[in-house]
Amino acid sequence: MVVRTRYAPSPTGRMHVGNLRTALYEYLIARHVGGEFVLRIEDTDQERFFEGALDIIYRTMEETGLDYDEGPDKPGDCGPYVQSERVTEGIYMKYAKMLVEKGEAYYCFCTKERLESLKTTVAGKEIMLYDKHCLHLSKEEIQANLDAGMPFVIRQNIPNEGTTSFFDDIYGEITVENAELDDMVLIKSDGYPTYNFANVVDDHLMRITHVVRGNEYLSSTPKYIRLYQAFGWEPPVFVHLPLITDEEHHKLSKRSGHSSFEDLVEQGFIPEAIVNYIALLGWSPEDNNEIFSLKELIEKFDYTRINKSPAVFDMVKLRWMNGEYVKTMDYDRYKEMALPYVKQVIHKELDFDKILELMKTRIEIFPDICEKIDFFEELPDYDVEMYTHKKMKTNSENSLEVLEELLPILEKQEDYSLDALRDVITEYTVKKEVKNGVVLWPLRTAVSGKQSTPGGAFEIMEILGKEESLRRIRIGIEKLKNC
RNA sequence: GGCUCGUUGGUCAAGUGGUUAAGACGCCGCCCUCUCAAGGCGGAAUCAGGAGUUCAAUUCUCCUACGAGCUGCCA
Repeated sequence: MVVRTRYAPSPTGRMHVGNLRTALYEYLIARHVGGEFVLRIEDTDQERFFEGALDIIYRTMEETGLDYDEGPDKPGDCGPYVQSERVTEGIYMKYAKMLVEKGEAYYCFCTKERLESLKTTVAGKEIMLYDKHCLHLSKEEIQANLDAGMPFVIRQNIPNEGTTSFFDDIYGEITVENAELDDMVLIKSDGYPTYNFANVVDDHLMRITHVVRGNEYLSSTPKYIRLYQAFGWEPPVFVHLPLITDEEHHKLSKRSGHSSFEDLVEQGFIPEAIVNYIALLGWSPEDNNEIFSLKELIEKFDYTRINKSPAVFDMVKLRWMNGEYVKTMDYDRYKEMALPYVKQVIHKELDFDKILELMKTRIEIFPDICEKIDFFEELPDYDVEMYTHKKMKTNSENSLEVLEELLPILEKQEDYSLDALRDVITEYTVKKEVKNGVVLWPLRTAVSGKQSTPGGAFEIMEILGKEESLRRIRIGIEKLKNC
């Protein structure tokens, strides 16, 4: 039997990294064994739906490379793939009524007020267990209510005795008392199915073999199992995933800012790095590798190695991983992604390629570029103290001496390429019989005005060019003379 | 409150009835070096606690603690 998984997001906003990881694992489980991956839109909550959400889903799937075989925009034989369209076709109501026929579900006409009165507060939390009030309505009463146009919901009928068990491929066997299970709503009063019901019906109809979802559904899965049993359907394999949390070990929230895929991309992260990183949140390969392309993940992904405990989303490690991707990225793509940041701070005519080359091993995310290259644009107003460096054995006296001696040499020098500069300056250093640092520390300080820079004096001078380099050296000489 | 799940360094994690308990990020140090990176080398740091089973428990069982999730006409 062909493995089929599905990603079933609700179009309510940006895609959370938790949801994205679920999508990723669903994709990998299917692809690893040559199975099929389906995208289904669960828009049964009309209140939370918002317009652009669908586009976000399509775009995210596209950018992360999670291609699906069937979905709203990829017709298959299980359509439609949008639940609101399936509502229109009457699919859920039909199955709900089947359950009513079997006595596995029932009409409920309880008002909001009555439901409200069922609520009790325990330990500061409001809880409500439906009392099966409407289960005992007679056929005639139900028909009368229906004829009168009374609003209704359809509830699942779960007995108060016995237990329900299921086997989860990650968490093992789980059993709960039926009495703990509420008679959940299957069809809402607006005629839409609840997530719980639509999920079971669609997973069955779409021949989903592996239901992969977050841990938060683990404790309600017995209700689903009862639904499968009520229909007489074979339940799928369940794969519940450990939660992803923030540093405080709480479920990632939309407010934390770094938690959606789009937010991360906006912050300068590379889609592949994000995918790579989240793949490792809750799963690890057999070997010790950590850098995987999507293709390699498909190859390596053995879902039985998913672990049970929640994982903290660590921005620091994501940044590191992004840096690894930057370092190995081919230059053209790197340039395309990085250049905008260079242009943000540099408005002069400089060799952007040379600057970009310097940055490639020095950044983790693209915005890091900005603060590292500002000195190319303009020489900062630095402190003369910077010329004094104990380890380099430099101070304001010998720095001044070096710069003054170097100035005429550099004025004469026409070729400001890296190698030429190195040759001429090394020649000076050798003749003077001093360490490189004695010459290069003051030089670098003068041309950059910074304590630390990407690249050294040669690289910086090559990029700045003769005129600007000399101008900066003269400024350095002035500073040193006046101290 | 009830139910369900979880607990290996700060974080991601491997692993097993007997191991010096991998590896990665981060941190610290050293090397390289004109600075910063990159790269190389090294270091500190972990089996939540308590009983039990056993010759032996991080590993198996139970209890406790802690954490999380669910307890919606949200998904």
